[in-house]
Amino acid sequence: MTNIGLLGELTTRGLIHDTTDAAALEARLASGPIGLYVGFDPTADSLHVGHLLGQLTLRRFQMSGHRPYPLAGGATGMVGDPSGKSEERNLLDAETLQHNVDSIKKQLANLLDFTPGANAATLVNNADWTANISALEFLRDVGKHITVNQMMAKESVKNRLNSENGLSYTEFSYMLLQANDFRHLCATHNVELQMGGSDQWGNITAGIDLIRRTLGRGAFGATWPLVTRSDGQKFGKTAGGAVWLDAQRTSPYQFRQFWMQMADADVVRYLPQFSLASLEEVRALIAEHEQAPEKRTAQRSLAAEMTSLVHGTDAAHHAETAADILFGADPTTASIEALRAVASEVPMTTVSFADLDDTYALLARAGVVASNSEARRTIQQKGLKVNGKTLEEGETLASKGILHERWVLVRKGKTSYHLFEVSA
RNA sequence: GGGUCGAUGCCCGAGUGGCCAAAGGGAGCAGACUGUAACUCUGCCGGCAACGCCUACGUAGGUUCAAAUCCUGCUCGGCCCA
Repeated sequence: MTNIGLLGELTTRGLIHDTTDAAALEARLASGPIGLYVGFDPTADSLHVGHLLGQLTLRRFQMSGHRPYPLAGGATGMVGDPSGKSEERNLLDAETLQHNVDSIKKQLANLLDFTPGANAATLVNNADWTANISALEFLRDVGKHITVNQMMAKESVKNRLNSENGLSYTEFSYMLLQANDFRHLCATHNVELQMGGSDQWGNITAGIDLIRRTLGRGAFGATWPLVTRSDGQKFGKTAGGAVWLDAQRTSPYQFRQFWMQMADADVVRYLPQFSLASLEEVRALIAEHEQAPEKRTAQRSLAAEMTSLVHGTDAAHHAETAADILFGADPTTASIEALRAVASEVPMTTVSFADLDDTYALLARAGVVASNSEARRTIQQKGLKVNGKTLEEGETLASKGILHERWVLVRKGKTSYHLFEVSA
């Protein structure tokens, strides 16, 4: 690993799309610890799997002895990055933004080591150094050093100028704010490298230019490629929406399922990109996967690792136990402990014995289906299993028995589960 | 401000007085196949106390036995003129 260097390893893993002077960056990384930052804008109160690559990249650098600076965009989030957006964004109000920043900070803290030491991670918020700058100061200190020509050259700006949607001055200025962040972190924390997704390239190089012009020193930038899916869909989106890192929004079980159900063609690309395991281990897993893709070894391994990282090993273990029961064994023979694990991972509704008689209404109320009509349809199509047995029309949810005198396990289709807990 | 064209179900998009809960496609759901996959095939895909009823074609009215379809006002959007 050391023989190809960190940058070489990242390249091999498919994590490098572009870098400024690769040889110089490699030399700098080899010569000693470096400070680097990755920004996360608080557009929602949780990060999603799309943000995971940035967090993991910081983690990789930290594991190699470098100093990571995850940045929450309390200031830039107020403006909105036009990169990759086809139209003007709606601005968030101040309270929402603050709430989002607070929530995201916790998630950013999850994957990195903050215990004091030579390469402890430092969480920063660009609102801290941006909120109180006056417009005039900003124009003199930042605006003066970046030409509009340069800003116009940016791909996302060009696209928006040519579209009917236009581009507001606010979003146009985003690049300046991000450039200023890089300069600030460089000046105050000696951060020399900024990384981001490939759509961040223009913003990153703007920062490097600003640093050279105002601080008289060099800095580095690197981007990772856009994570794509083999079927052309957007990464991180499932039928149910985005896959969030927040357990309230996406349960650890669902999170694990996201990785488990990944396409073969994708998992061999994602494994080196996401897994923190060594390249040797990753290669071995891929080889095994290609021998017998039906075993889902690669998916299983990646799912276990990502779920542990984001939700902790206990939650990951529970999610796995639950999945084993749901997808494997006959639920009627499952132990109380096993069902408890299922109960903690699958959506659950508490009901009375009487409720169980009104099948359609109960399924609709619990959100298993959208309406009574859909419940009826699903059952007619033999799409509903109760405790592992197909429910026929006219049968009640209680007709297949109550597991351990407590639970009724409902399965719609192949992968959607719901547990009813019967209270006496 | 004037003119003109448009607004249809989750999305795109036909329909231009009765045969319209509304063609077709996409998405989604279920079944067969399978590897908790892909592909393919089949069915479903507004709601309900369901061979019927109710709600729906931007919005509020009107004409008619009958309107998504015709008329009027309004709202929003495209284009053209000022």
